[in-house]
Amino acid sequence: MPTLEDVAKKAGVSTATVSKVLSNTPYFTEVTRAKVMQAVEEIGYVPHLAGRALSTGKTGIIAVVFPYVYDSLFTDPFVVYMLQGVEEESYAHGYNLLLSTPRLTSDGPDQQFIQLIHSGYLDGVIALDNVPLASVLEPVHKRDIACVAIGYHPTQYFIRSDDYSGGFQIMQHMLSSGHRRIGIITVPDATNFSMDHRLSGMQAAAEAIDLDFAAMPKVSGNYSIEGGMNATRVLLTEHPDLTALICLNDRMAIGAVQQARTMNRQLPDDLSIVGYDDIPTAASLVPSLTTIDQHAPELGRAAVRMLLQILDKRVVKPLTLPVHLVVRESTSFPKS
Amino acid sequence: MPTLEDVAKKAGVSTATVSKVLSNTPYFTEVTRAKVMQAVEEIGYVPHLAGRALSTGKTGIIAVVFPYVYDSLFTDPFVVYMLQGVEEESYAHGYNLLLSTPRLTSDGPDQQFIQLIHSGYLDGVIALDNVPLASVLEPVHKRDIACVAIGYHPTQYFIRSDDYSGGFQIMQHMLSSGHRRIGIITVPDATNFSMDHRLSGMQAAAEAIDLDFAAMPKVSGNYSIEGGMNATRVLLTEHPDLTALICLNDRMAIGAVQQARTMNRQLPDDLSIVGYDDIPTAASLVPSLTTIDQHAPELGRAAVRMLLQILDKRVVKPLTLPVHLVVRESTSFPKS
DNA sequence: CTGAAAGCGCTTACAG
DNA sequence: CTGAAAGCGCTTACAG
Repeated sequence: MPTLEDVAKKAGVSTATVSKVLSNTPYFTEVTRAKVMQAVEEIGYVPHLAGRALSTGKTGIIAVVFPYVYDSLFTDPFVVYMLQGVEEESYAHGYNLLLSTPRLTSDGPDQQFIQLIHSGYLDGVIALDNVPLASVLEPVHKRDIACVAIGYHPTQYFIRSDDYSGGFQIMQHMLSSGHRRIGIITVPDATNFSMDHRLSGMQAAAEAIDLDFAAMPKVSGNYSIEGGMNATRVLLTEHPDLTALICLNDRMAIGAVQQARTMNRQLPDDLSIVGYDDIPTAASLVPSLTTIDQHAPELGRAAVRMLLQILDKRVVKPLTLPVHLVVRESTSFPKS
Repeated sequence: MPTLEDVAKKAGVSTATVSKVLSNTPYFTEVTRAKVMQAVEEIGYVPHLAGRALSTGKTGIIAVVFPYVYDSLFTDPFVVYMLQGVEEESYAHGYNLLLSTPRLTSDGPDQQFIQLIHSGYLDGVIALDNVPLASVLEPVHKRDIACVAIGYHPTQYFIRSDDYSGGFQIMQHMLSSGHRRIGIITVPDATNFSMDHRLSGMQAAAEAIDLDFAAMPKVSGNYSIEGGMNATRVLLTEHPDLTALICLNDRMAIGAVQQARTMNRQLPDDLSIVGYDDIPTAASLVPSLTTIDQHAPELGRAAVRMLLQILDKRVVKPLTLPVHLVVRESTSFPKS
């Protein structure tokens, strides 16, 4: 593998000159520049990043940190969708992406992650940090690495989705369509902060018209399609008069749609179902799913942009991104 | 950030000694070892990887390369599922994972990818290399980086899934169930080698009982759920007497199930539908999907194991992993 | 059993 | 406008 020195020899200049020409410093003769560039070309020189990293302290690597607790990265289309945004924006700025999936315990992330953070490999970190269990940020802050969290753990720089508003909008949509007997498919308590905010938003919308939110039947669907099916079976069995089901994510809503059909409900006439996230599948479900669009890729992109600004020493403010209700075929006025 | 030298000073030994103690070289007094370890502990020393990389040439980073052509990584649950296996096995061996998604053209991968390959950052590469357009491997081989391809491009080390057998099994399953009027939902020609092998397997199974494979109606579903819906509409409209639909992947099968229901077919009584991949959703679909289990995570894990063996200078042979038919509720004997 | 020193490939004040 | 030299943090023959 050719080095700077090889290029320097070939071009008949010093390594310092090559280095500076390559980093586009001004003050060089056209002649020198040309000589260097030609040598680079002929030799097929590409800078050795470890060498550069050692002298500059910059690696050009961003780590995306997705704690492994609930298999979120690989199981949740929403997370993958967000990762897509992270990838796009990093790629556009020439950064490489390291995928880190620390195993989380109540003591914090595992040793391997700690090592990575301290290794000097990373210019910055983008962390999904919504799990109450433990924050992935503690070691990151300790080492003082530039970091943007997507989530609710308290930290200086973060991107959040307006979960409260999303919850509010979706409940309001149901209520204004005339639904009053509404079941809610939730997640296990204290597993994800954003879910709590969605519930608060729903509660506010219900109470705005003096409805007792606490009285609405709720069953945990544990995030998954199967969980959504089970929760729906329970809800519709115990409360056959429900006219609407609100699910805290799209996957559970997909399960709800399937289960409701199995129980011979006409959708949306007998039962309206809404999800949350607007994962790609939501639109191609039959009936297509009314849901909250969190703009997952944009969350990822915004996080990268914020991180780059921090690395640039620019002034940065945390961001809460708006969400939008997407009305599709799975909801209507109650017919019964 | 503390360095080797800080540790050496604190322990009252040379940096060479610290380095060797840390890399577990024998021939050290218990006393020395203890002194060093204590200093490491107290200071909270973690090796700087760029420094180590520069002197050893090893970085501890593996790149997973998923060409971006058809958005495969982020759109295809099968690919994510495989990535999960790659991650597990890399993590287990202490390697970090770099996610590289080169943009592919017929000229080859983009410049940024080439740079990465030449950067000295990577100990090895695992590449998804099934796209006929161009191989991602050419620059990798040029730079002589250890590499395992998951796919059909010709290369020394590869992992393949036995697509031929999968195609054979699935067709045989349909035929032995008594189906003869079978429609096939394919993908656009020449977009993925493994699909060609599945089709060959199907053809062989059909011809084994003297059925004319070429005569079976085929429509491209373009990989997606929506594509599967459209293809199904076309097939069932033009050939209302079909009793079975074979889909080249699960996503299209999911679309097929939805569309068939929309067209008032009872599943599986009026129509049997099979997919391919056994993505996580396949089992929780209603009706649950008969499909070919490719053991996606195991493909990923096997690729990492093979890569580590290559890095270890061990003798390695390419591998074709078996697949298994998973019979679920979406198929039965033809009732009509 | 331990250490001095060179070297991995780059960049960056500093001097000229 | 260009170059000599030090230094980034580690490892590894080599010597003792």
